Amino acid sequence: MATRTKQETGVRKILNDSRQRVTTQRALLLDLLHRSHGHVDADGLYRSAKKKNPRISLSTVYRNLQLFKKMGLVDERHFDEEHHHYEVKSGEEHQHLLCVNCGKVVEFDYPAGRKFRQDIARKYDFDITGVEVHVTGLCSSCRQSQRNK
Amino acid sequence: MATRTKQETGVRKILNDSRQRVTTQRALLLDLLHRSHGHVDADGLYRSAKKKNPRISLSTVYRNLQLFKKMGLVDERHFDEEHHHYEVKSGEEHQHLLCVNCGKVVEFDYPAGRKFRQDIARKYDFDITGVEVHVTGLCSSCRQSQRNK
DNA sequence: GTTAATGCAAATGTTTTGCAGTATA
DNA sequence: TATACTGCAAAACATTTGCATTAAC
Repeated sequence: MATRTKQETGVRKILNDSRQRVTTQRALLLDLLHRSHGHVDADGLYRSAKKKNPRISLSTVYRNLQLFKKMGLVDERHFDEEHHHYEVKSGEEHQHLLCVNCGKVVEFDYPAGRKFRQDIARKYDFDITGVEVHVTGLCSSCRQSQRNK
Repeated sequence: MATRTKQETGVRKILNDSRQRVTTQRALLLDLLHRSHGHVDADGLYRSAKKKNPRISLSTVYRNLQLFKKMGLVDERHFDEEHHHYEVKSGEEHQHLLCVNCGKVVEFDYPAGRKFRQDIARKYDFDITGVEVHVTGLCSSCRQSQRNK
């Protein structure tokens, strides 16, 4: 008994519902992604995961990130040129503001986005699938610490 | 005679003016970048360069792209996750529209950009250094060929 | 003649893959 | 028990770097 009948919560449910095997590693990774609301890279996720499961391997992290991406659970972002960042998809469209000094990421919504999409679609005859706005700058605390030098 | 007095044109002048040595490879690369108005990656530039100078090496391409970037001549873009693209800086700020099917890149100007920058700067107390808008979609010809399948 | 740039090969860092062993369903 | 997932090590990929040689100034 208790194979599918038990009440399933959180990540187990998500995985079961899309008929993916619930391995300890996979469940852990998805859970960590949900907790770390924000933006993680593969190595950061790997390091957090190792604290709970020291035997987990980096390839497992990469393979599961690919899977989550394919399942539509996470988005892959390319903030800097070095490596990818992953973020759990939330309902609302939002954009990113990055501090070039400390790397802080601020999410902001972009209310004009709807109209902007329509304008571009009409003008260039494109079927728009996504808009990524990526603003860089210096945040206030970094500005202050630079002033005090 | 004729070291600096000869009339200098194009890339030679640009390099001389910023006191960078005018090597055959460097001049060729900068020239190719100017001709290929658009977006090149390091390997594409390397392949074009080899046609004119078969002995040129890929490290020379990378080193000079870094130099051009530092000189403010080119911008580095991250369209896809695989590799960087380089584009010769033009005066006007513009943004990019990419076809997810054929990879075509369309540049468009973004008249609301000025106001948008101000709004974000005020709201989040950031000193904005750059805005990258990156729209993806399906261009009209790809839409048509998909319809005809 | 000095100094900087080049070509080559080797190193780097991130991501992917082959394969034998292991855990899930 | 059949199949999918894991861990490990090795490969793949773009990019960088050390060093001896060569070219620019």
